[in-house]
Amino acid sequence: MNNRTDTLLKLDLQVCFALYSTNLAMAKVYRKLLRELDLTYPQYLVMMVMWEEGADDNAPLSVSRIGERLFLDSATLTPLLKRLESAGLIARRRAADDERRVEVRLTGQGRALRERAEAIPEAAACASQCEPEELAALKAQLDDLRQKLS
Amino acid sequence: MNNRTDTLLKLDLQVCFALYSTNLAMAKVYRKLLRELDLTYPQYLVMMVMWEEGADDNAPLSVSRIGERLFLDSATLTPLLKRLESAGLIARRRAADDERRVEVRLTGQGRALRERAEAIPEAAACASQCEPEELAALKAQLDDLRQKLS
DNA sequence: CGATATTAAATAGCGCGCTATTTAATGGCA
DNA sequence: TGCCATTAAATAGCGCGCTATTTAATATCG
Repeated sequence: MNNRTDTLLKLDLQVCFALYSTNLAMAKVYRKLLRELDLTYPQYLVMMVMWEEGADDNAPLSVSRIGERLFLDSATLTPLLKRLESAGLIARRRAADDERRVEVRLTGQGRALRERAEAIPEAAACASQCEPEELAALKAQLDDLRQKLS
Repeated sequence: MNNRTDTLLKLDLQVCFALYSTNLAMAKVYRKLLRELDLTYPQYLVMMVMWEEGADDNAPLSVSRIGERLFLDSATLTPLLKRLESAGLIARRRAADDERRVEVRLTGQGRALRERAEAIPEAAACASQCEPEELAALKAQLDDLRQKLS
């Protein structure tokens, strides 16, 4: 094994661990911020998709559509969506035209939560103490890596 | 809210999600690679620390020392270490000089696993399809962000 | 010495995220 | 039409990772 390969291997390990532990650190920050909205980070992501796609009565989202956006499947989403439903933020109902699908809609309460949630990104950006350029570069590299990994 | 701030906020969200989803993608790759060692990724990290610190009979590690290295606490590590113990890879024992501490040591089997584990980083690097320079840059940015977050 | 504070690890309980499987509905094709 | 494959979501069960709490041992200080 030459030096270049050796360096690569060690480095790779460090990158994986850096990804793992930075993600945990980020989750910790968001947990604190999202506490006052009574949301977990994955629940917040689902709500972001709902808000972004305007999932009202006229344009409900299926479970798999949400899963496409977040790279998650029904085994993860079904229980999470049930929790959001019992919190009164969304409504779940089998589609009339295809009863295999479950349509997910925002409730009035779910739509209303958006305003309070708009304070979150600013607080998170503040916690990161990073310049926009740095965040942009990091995002680009992460997206590239994710794409290559899958 | 001006354009710069607006961009920052959106970007920040994207970075958090990129971190979250890339971490999941990475975990997926490692799950497949570690399957043949019967280890999960967090278990693999613990074993890496054990190997790296040469945690044999003369230099056992405490639970909190492992936690320092991995940014994890006893609530996460205790059950994980119990699983590694029942897999025969490590031994756990209360320290004689301070019975609050638990000393963790590699077993012969645990030491032996290292050889097979050495194939993992190369396979992971291959799966990432990234150049060393790219991985190095990514690691540096992740480490910087983690440090700023905590 | 004895009461109290501190420390290390363990425990209880919750919410992901996963694999593998199941249930139920729809589509396709002879 | 009837059979079979496919699809969407749900379920079961496991291993983190967390907060909050508990247990037990050690340290500190009057």
